[in-house]
Amino acid sequence: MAKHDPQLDLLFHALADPTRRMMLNRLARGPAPVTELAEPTGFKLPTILRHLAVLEAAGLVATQKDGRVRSCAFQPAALRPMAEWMEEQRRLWEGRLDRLDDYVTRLMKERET
Amino acid sequence: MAKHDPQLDLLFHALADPTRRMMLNRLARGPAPVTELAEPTGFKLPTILRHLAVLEAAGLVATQKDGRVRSCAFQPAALRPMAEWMEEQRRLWEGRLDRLDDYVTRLMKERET
DNA sequence: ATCATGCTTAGCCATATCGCTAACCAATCC
DNA sequence: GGATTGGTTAGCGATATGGCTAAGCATGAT
Repeated sequence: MAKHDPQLDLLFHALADPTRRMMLNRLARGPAPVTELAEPTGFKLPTILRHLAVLEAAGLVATQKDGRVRSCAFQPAALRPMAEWMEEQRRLWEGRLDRLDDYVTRLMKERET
Repeated sequence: MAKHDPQLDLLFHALADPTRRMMLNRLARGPAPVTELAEPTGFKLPTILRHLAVLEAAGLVATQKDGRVRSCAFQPAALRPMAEWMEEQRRLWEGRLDRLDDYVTRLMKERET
């Protein structure tokens, strides 16, 4: 368990914006150039480009230029740290229940004696 | 599929901060008063209180006052929308692979003729 | 060569975020 | 009552975020 994982900062922060989630949603269906990515959002290109930079920083999207077109591709593997974090919380939470369970068990044993 | 789910904004934003994740991590082990929550972070109470407000806004933590002590409790159910969002991306992504698969299959059939 | 297209960079503005201190309740405790 | 403890509110300063316009650059089409 990392004490302070900057990767998670980037990941969660990237996903905290509806525009960026919309872009990801589009990319999950397949690669797309920047312009096509921008179109449904109604925002101007520079704005979209900055969002794209955030997504890239989080590793969620990889891009490359073919001629003058930049193609963007979703990187599903980038979601893993998030899934792992969730799993850790679940483990802790259930650990808590287990301990509570132990406590109850102990209480009942004491009552039996 | 919601077009713009503000709940996800709150959720992801709440999780995008290491201090807030540390607080959640503590709470996943069981409820705690504000002061105990603040201690390991090294931050002052007002700061922690604001982080706590963000966690509450996201539904991740519920609090109540007993006397002068405010007890904070982790609300694991709040993570569900996030899990569902992840699941949706996965579905989209695998849908894409399926279509790619169809494409390959079609190509091979055409080659057979 | 010229023009249109697609992206890119620089920089502005408004707002939000994150830390703090200072001051202020409200419930114990002596 | 008076002090202490736990929390709360108000407000400040530095920085980050999210939108924009204007201008630049590189490639593809004519």
